[in-house]
Amino acid sequence: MTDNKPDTEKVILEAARKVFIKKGLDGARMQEIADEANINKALLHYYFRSKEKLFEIIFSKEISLLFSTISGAIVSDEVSFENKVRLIVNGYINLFLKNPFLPLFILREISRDPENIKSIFEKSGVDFAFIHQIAFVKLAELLNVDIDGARHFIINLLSLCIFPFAAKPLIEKVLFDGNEQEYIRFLEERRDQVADFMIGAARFKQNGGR
Amino acid sequence: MTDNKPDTEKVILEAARKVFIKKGLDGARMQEIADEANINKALLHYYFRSKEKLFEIIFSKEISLLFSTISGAIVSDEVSFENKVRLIVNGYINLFLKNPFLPLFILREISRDPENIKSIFEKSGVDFAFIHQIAFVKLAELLNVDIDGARHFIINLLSLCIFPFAAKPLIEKVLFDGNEQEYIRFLEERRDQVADFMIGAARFKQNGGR
DNA sequence: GTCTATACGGTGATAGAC
DNA sequence: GTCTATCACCGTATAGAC
Repeated sequence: MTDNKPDTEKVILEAARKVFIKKGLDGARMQEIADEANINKALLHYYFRSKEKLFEIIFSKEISLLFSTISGAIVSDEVSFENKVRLIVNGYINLFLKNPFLPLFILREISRDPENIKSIFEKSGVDFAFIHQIAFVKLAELLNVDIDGARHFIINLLSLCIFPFAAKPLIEKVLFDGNEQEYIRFLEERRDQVADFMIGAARFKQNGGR
Repeated sequence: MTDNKPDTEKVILEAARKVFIKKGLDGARMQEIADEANINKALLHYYFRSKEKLFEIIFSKEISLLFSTISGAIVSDEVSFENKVRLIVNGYINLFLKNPFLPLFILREISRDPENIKSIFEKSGVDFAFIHQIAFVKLAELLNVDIDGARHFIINLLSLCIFPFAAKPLIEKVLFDGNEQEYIRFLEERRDQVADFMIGAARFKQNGGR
């Protein structure tokens, strides 16, 4: 009763997610996904016509996951600016601690086919206009800076959360002598580090610098 | 006389660099490299036995380029801490403005084969022990922080320089409405932005925060 | 729905003429 | 050194039995 009803479709989707996120569209093999799901290649095509179709389902889901984290936090009223920042940072770092390959996956695949961003976003239910106009303008107001200032802020915030995971193998090797546990410990500690850093920078700016 | 002596080997290397950096090892096609170099596939194999051999040459060269930028700046005496930071930030952002696909290329390929980092580094002439011990300890001294503090600092610095290029297509679309010129203008302005940001943060820390 | 067997196209690599 | 032609393999996708 515990291992019953395997629900092939879900098993395939989980296997595909795992393989695609780690290897990307180009690097992934249908055979590997089939093995991961303990089925054969033919079944993959039975459920999801083609490799690309399967990929798009995974990709748009993950995109949607990423954007809900940030837009939800920015818009939520009744939350102080400081706590918004902590919400976003914690949300992302927690998410990436669970899915270390996710950041690079998104960056890699968007770069592979940049033209498709808009259509992928629509498929994921991410509201483009909303992000660009509502959430973003709101951020600028909160920070009391111009549009470029808000851009710098959000890019800085994302950089500090995402890059340490996108470069995980490199940083782990160079700065942590290959010790993964040490790096994970460091990344957990980093949640507060980054939030403090960004909040401090915002205050610094609002006080006119220096 | 101006277009003479094409020097096939160099032409191939330039073409391979262009294609590999944009598409990665998995995404690149030997045919595409041949087309880019205006020769045929057979000649690629004549000069460089295999796709992987050709790739490794390109990859290790780019790795070496990246590390020389940072380690050179950190070690150079007679340069104030503040100017070291500006050297690094300017070095990287200038490099990436010229090679926008370079950051993602490095991240992607290291993630594809993390075990190879050490051997690639040796091939590139990057001195591993040097980075880890000399340059890094020196940084901690300069900042007057512990080892984790130095790690955060260097990771923050790299994040702010590298991520905006690794995520270029996404940021360009979402925050700049697809206008590449606007984003490039923003990135040029960002050289001082990032340097000021990091220097400010270091001072803030040294003054005990708050 | 799930399997095995196979078709089909593309890609890295080689053979051999010039 | 450079080319054309071709091989050998691998990966996606389909056919067809059960």
